[in-house]
Amino acid sequence: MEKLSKHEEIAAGLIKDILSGRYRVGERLPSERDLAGRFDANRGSVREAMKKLEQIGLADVQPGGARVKNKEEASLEVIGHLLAQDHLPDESLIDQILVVMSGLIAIAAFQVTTQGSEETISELRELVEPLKNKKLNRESHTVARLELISRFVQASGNLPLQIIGRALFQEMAPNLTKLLPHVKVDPKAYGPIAEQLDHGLESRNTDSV
Amino acid sequence: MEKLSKHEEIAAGLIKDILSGRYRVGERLPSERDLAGRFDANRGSVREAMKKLEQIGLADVQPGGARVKNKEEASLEVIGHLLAQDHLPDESLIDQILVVMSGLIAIAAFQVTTQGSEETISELRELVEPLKNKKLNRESHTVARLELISRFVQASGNLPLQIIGRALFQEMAPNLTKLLPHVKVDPKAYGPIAEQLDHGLESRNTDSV
DNA sequence: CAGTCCAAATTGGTATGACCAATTAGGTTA
DNA sequence: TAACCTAATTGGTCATACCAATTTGGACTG
Repeated sequence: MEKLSKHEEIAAGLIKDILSGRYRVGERLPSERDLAGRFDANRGSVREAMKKLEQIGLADVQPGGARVKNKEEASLEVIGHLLAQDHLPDESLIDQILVVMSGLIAIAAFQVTTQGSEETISELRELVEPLKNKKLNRESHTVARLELISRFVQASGNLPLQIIGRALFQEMAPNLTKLLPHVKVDPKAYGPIAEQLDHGLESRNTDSV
Repeated sequence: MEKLSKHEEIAAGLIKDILSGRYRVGERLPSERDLAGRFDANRGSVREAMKKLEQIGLADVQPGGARVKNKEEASLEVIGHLLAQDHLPDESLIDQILVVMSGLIAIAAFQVTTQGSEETISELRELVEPLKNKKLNRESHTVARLELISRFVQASGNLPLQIIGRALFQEMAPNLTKLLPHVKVDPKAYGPIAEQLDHGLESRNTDSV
């Protein structure tokens, strides 16, 4: 664990408290002066932490006080913090992430097959190759598949997609172990899919991809 | 235009400069003390602005100096700032956004049809109804479709999806006028699609949705 | 007793000025 | 020329103060 600067430490503490439900939505957070005392820090540092909370979208800070907002109004960064919690507030969260991931690769695949250069296509096909191997264990197979998805997204040339994909991966990366048990893909059954993907890329057939 | 607080003003200025290419990727930004002088502000205020830049992902600030990062490593919020620029750096950006949006509704539709309650389904079907009307003009038809997408995403119960959708809509909202000309959907041809969507929801047929 | 209104306390926003630690830059030396 | 060391620069934190907006609580009014 790398050393956290003061304001990062404060922000982390507040985020944890909020996501664990210690403060309810709409409720007022302690004042900056209170928090400064509680965290044994200067008010300026607390302010920087609050700035981060506001930017993440977890709090709405204005003269009179800072109020907790809905998770739905936050940014993707909350996903990472939620995953980092000891106790997942919503057990289906991981499945939700996986659904979104599969959707993202669908978009990326569409963009790549319709607009990708020959070069990127052949690069991606190389990544598909190892996935045809049915003897990979679940973990390495999943990791390889995630890597493939990531490359697809980056190769899509679609900035919003790249940003979203990058953010999601960044949030998931530190919590891969929690995520693996939810993956239901069977490496053995994936062979034909990889074949189809490979051929689809070769012939630029959007449907089969 | 609402009044901006000092740090918001500074952040807006810096973001504009960065996205317009005034500072190249990897280049060092002026020091906080310099910026304080340039914007006639206190260093604390500049610091809060830098905190925002860092959070958006446009800059990497550490002792020694703050450096500009790649747009691809930023957060979705840059999309809004890019759209707000007078001169779009990438003309295809809007089309990219639309592609992602269509992908999002596909995911949302999947989640809703497989896990949505009867109540949410019937609510959504009510929103589909007006889209069957072929006589709507392009603008109102597009707005209605966006509203439908938004509702689908919110009804999906998928937190990451809700966050992404919400963020995208938020960034697009102030720039709808720039976006409309890129929409290629013909209201006349959309009738059958709306019908299919309606029936698909009724019978919970994922494919037709 | 309920509702309104006003003043005081609270809270965020900004400003000065200062010191530390990490990084960078420049000159020095091998 | 390259390695090295020192001094200047820069971000990180702190203490303090004042202003403006909001909130709060009690007095006043119906």
